Amino acid sequence: MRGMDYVTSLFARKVVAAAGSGIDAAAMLAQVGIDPDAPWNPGQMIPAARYYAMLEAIAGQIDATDLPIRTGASMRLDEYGALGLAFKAATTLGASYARVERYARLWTSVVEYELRPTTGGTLFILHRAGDRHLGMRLSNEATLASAVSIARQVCPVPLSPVEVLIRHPAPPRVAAHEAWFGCPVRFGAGLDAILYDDETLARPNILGDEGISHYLAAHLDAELSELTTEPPLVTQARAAIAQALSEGTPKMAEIARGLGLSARSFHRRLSDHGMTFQTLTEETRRDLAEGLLRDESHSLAEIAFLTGFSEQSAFTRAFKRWVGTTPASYRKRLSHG
Amino acid sequence: MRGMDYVTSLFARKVVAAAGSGIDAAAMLAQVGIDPDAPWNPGQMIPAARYYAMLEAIAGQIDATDLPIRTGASMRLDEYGALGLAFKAATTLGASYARVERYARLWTSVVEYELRPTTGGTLFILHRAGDRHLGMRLSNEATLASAVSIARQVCPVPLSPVEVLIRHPAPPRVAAHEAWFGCPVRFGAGLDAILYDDETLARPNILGDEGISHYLAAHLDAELSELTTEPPLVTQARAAIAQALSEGTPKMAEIARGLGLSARSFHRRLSDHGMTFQTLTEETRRDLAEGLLRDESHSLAEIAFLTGFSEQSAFTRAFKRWVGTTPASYRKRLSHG
DNA sequence: AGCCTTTTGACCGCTGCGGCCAAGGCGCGG
DNA sequence: CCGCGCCTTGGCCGCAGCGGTCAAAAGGCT
Repeated sequence: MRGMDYVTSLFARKVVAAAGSGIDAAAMLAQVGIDPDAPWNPGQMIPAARYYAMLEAIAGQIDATDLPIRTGASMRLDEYGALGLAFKAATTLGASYARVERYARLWTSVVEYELRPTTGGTLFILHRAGDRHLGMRLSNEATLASAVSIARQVCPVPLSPVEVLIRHPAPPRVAAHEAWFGCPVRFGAGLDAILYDDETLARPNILGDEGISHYLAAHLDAELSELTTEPPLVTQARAAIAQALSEGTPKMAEIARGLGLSARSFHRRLSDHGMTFQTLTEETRRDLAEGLLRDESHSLAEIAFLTGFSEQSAFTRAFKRWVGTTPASYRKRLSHG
Repeated sequence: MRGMDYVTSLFARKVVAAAGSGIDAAAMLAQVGIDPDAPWNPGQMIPAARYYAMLEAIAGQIDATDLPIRTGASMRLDEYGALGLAFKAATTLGASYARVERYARLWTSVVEYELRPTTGGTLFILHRAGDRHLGMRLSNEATLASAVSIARQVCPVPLSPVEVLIRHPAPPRVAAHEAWFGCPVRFGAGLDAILYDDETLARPNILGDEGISHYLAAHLDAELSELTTEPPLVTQARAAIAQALSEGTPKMAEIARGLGLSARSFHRRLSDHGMTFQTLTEETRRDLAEGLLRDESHSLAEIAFLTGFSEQSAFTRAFKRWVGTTPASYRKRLSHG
């Protein structure tokens, strides 16, 4: 998933639910690769382009003006995994948003968030590159609404921003937007952002706790560090190894050649990063296995094959050591949240 | 630290602080291997026998009757690391104690805890093997007091047990015990335990949260699974490798022979566990490095040597990849909590 | 252009990994 | 007791990774 334009399937499911009975829900979910009858898989990612297309298809069937607001309103912190927990446990609302600013990149490369002090308070800015066609417009509105929705879940008193700024032109009606946000919503602004006054951001969260917050941040920092310190060459090698694993364990020389290096030079580069090719191969196998287990269309035998194990039993044993449970058990746990 | 009789240095520091000015604090801490002038190292473990001896030495200098109570009263949940966080985030007090029952073994092999339903409520039992000489008696009282102390930190209302049971005979005075626990304290009982009524154990904790609790439990479960599913042979191999690393990377055949196996059979055993010798060696190196970094008497150069790296720079690179920060930075972070 | 430093790539000894096969040990049934 | 089947063990070996060595190539600076 790294480096590719994916978003979490959570938004797709929520949008379809918020759209109500005016659309064919099953067809919409199938359009983005979600099995409508399967239990929800929290880790499933879907291509961003397909998500935008689905939003546009929904807008073609029903009046979607208020859809982003209803979608955002339905978001729950516990549906955001570790980031949601970190948001909840942060000591103040401002610290919560700082968590999003720092760690959202662990989940998606499509958007980035920024906290920016300004006159009258602090802006929580949503950066999303690309053309502002209808799908992305709806998606941006939903994202801003969800950012306020989760804030309301950690705040001990009713909460509204000072103002919401949206870059694209206004839809036909904005009454629902302003009613829900509880503040003016300015379309055609220079950026997509929520403006909070600093008193609001300094308010302690209901479940804020320094110890838990620190623990969660340490774990997220470790993941982030891996993402940001890894040389591009190593990342490319991971992708090449993952691609080659279905044909058995790739040889270092093959991977090196694919990257334009001799085996010895490739070896040196890995060593500079404190790593060996065998370790890289094993990590890649593990990551690939965990990812494939989230995608329920692959059988366990198929995953063993795709991860380059000559026997399913060897895959089971390795996976059990990595994660602590068997692949089947792990998948069962994923399905039931 | 695995499999050896160690306890956390936290208790030693707290006992010395609770003992007040009647003892030579620096000498007592030095007796168990704690540098009195260094910042506190939360991960430092000390031999249990030494801890008991220190308690007895303190009792030889001051009246230690109330010392366990004062020690227990000073314990803070945030000083218990991940277990303290899990205790705090559990949804009820009973679930908090269930966390201790399940995960305490990750920290020490000296004691075990058990929740046992009985008439009038549920017993939280402390199991500690060995002779009940004075050091252990004081330690048991302090442990029970701390178990109540941390419960009082998650409970929204004042909390007392129904009764406290202690196996060893009563000290000269028990008034401070009963005043502090807020219930009868029965010495000479059949076991060491706290009796709570079930209504108390069902009470929601102040910061109880299902999502956070589940996340913390999952992480602790992964650690526990590693501890409980690892074959003894693999554990022994780890110890042998750690021992041999200061002489450079040990060869598989040497380690195998030390365990009474041929290299091929040893290799098979590892494979049955889903592991290779190289992976085992690397994990051992990492564990050893992290442990040695907690012990401030070793320089970074020395740790690189003890973990079998031919150059400190190679150690730094590998450590950075493992943990996300340099060894020096990691140590600095440990010192400042 | 010359010089110095760094990087590259070929080579190679050592060791781990895993397949293969024969020998030995154990348990069970006749 | 003996024969048979199954499982474990250990030796052997081909392949590939790991890391040291050295000469050649590349890059940077004056």
